[in-house]
Amino acid sequence: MSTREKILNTAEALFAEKGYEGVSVRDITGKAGCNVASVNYHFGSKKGLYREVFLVKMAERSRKLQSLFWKKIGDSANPPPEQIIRSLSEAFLRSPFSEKERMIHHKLMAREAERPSEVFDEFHKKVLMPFFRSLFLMLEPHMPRRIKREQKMLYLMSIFAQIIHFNLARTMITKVTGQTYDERYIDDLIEHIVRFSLKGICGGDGRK
Amino acid sequence: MSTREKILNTAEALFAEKGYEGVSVRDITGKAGCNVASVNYHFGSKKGLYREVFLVKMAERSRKLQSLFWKKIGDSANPPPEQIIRSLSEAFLRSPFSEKERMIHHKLMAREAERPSEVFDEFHKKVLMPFFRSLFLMLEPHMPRRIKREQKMLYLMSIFAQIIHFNLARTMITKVTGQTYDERYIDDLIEHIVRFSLKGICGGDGRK
DNA sequence: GCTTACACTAAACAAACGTTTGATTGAGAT
DNA sequence: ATCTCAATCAAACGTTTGTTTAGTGTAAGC
Repeated sequence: MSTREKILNTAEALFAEKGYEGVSVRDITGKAGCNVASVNYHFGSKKGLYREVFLVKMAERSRKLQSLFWKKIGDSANPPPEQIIRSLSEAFLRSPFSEKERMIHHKLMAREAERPSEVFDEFHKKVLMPFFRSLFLMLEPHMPRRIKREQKMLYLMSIFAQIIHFNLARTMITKVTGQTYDERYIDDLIEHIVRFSLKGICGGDGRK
Repeated sequence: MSTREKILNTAEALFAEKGYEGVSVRDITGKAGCNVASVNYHFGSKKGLYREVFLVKMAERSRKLQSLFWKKIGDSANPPPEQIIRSLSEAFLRSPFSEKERMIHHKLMAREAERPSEVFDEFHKKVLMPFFRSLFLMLEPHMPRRIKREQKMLYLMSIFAQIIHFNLARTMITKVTGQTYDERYIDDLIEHIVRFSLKGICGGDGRK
């Protein structure tokens, strides 16, 4: 692996763990095993490194997540809502990355959702918004009819709220429920999100 | 207001906005209009200041929020689930603080939920856990019967996931839905959370 | 063999950081 | 009037910060 790549990987892990200001250039280069000046040589500045982390690594992973979702959906034109929610939960909670990498991804994303940097605007327009739009179009027919479009959007937000929360507040959930985040428990989480959200949207009991 | 209080208030606003490392002691004292040394004089260190912010201001507000919730619940021994969820949403999304103060509270809380500091453990045990426990006991009778206790806990987590998310990802939700966070929209949010969660838990349609 | 271009490094840079110091203030007690 | 004590201050402390500089090694082109 090149120095550039080593810096990129180390940086995104540290940024996710401690936030932008919580990490120094020396922390990164120290852990990556290279010189302090490498960051400025390859990325111009610390900010440039963060920008590269987000625009390259995050966007790349987002695209992978989204394409995995579409693969799970298959080629059916009108998938049932359960399949949509389940594919979404599975794609974002289980695959296709390592536990660690998934955590990095969601932490960085949550940081930006809460306090967007200059980078996030571009990312939001190009990557997130189109995905939201097509998700909404698929789910809308199954929602209560009489409510307004803006309120229907909230149903989609509620699903994402759970996915994000169950990915992020891991330490807290472990404390409250006493469960460890192993594969089996993640299956339970997915099953729960699907059932809860399906009932929430359609009013059915979430079972066949 | 005493210097001590001015520092405390300024500090919590800045910590919430930019995180612990994102704020310098000079930022705080500058905005509070006092000397740099005041922080170390009154709180021993920057860390001591953060600790005080969390253990005093946050705990105080949490207790206010919780007592507001119980006031909304009233003295009925077995409140209907709709009342529980609505009281919870209203307490945490609308009152009894200013928009700004509520934001501060939830941002700091989310930061700790994601990456707990040494302070959080105590806070969790004394303030959060007892509240969760009594909420769970009230909601449990209305949940599906056949599932395990740990899975039932997730229903409670899903409600909080939404409350936290709709408080935090404000900028993102504004971008996606195009709605501004005024009083009317917050009413819509509360109504949505109640209806979505009620159906999610009980399977009913969320209406009378 | 000389040049060019690139990846990398040790050392130094000014600025900002959290913290400490020593002096000054002003109100209350003796 | 003198002493006391907590509060506040300007100034300086030693580190750590992001960044720059000047130099080294190396492989390819001519």
